[in-house]
Amino acid sequence: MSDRCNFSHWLALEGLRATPVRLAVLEILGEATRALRAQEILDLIRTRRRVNKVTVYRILEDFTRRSMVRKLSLEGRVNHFELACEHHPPHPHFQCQTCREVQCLEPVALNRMWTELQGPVGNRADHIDIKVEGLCHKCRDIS
Amino acid sequence: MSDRCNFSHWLALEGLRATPVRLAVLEILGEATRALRAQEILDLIRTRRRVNKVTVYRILEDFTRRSMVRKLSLEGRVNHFELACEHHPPHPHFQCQTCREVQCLEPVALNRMWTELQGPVGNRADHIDIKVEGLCHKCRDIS
DNA sequence: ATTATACTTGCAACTCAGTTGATTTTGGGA
DNA sequence: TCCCAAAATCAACTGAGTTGCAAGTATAAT
Ligand SMILES: [Mn+2]
Ligand SMILES: [Mn+2]
Ligand SMILES: [Zn+2]
Ligand SMILES: [Zn+2]
Repeated sequence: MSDRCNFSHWLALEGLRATPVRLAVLEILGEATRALRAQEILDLIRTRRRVNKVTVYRILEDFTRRSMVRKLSLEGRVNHFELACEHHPPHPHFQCQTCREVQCLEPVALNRMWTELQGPVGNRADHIDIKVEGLCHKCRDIS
Repeated sequence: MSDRCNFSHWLALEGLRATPVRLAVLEILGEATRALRAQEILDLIRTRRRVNKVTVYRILEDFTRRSMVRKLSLEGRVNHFELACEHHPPHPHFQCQTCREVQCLEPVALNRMWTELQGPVGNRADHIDIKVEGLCHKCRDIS
């Protein structure tokens, strides 16, 4: 992830300038151990520099279109974002129904599920999203 | 689903009055062949009677808390709802990335994946949500 | 070096699904 | 019939995300 990815180089490959805000977004996502909401990313950037929320939303949208980050629709109306570099392959997520925290799980072999999950003949499946809901170990200890 | 479920009886079991709006929500979801957005449910009820959107949102929220319907966070900021009666077991969904239409897929055996999907030791997994994204057969024919 | 151009950021106003609190209506029981 | 809790309504609000446009900044052209 962050140690192994050269973000400036990655942006150049995508034909994007390595601006401070873009680099900050990638660095924050690279250091994160879980998917972050746009507001969290915004808050983290603002510990370093002044930035408008629209800029961050536009950068995240742009990165998502380019498949540089994945946008996760885990619940309700708030999206989560995570790095989609080569060192961060797609994986399932766990969300605690009590504290709403999101954990990244290990990638699992999905090939065997692929064909039976296409649905009606003619559908082309591009991506499988798996979300597990339950009670995380921390909340379990409390109750 | 709708033919086999007695909605008035179901509401009574939950200690809820069988009001026209509640029955309309259940009937509409029972007749639907895909998960519906709150706005779609609202529009369908309004072909029959006058109703306020808050009523529908509160009914859907209540039904979700009682596990009478499932709320799906398929994308962005709009939730989808589907009946969670005994004849409508949990199942994966397919969403077309072009037309955004949602299809319900057949339930698949998940027991095998259950344990490896719990994540860190101590987590308790209650539910697995699977969403497949891709291009539906209708959009595929067009392009 | 200066200008032109495209890219990037900022600002304000907006959208819209969903929520809140207060008020009014309804319907089954005393 | 009257009462009261449950249910529905209304207006106003929330907040994540979006839009249009102006202003700033880096890169390319002259
Ligand atoms: Mn993740
Ligand atoms: Mn479904
Ligand atoms: Zn938790
Ligand atoms: Zn389609």
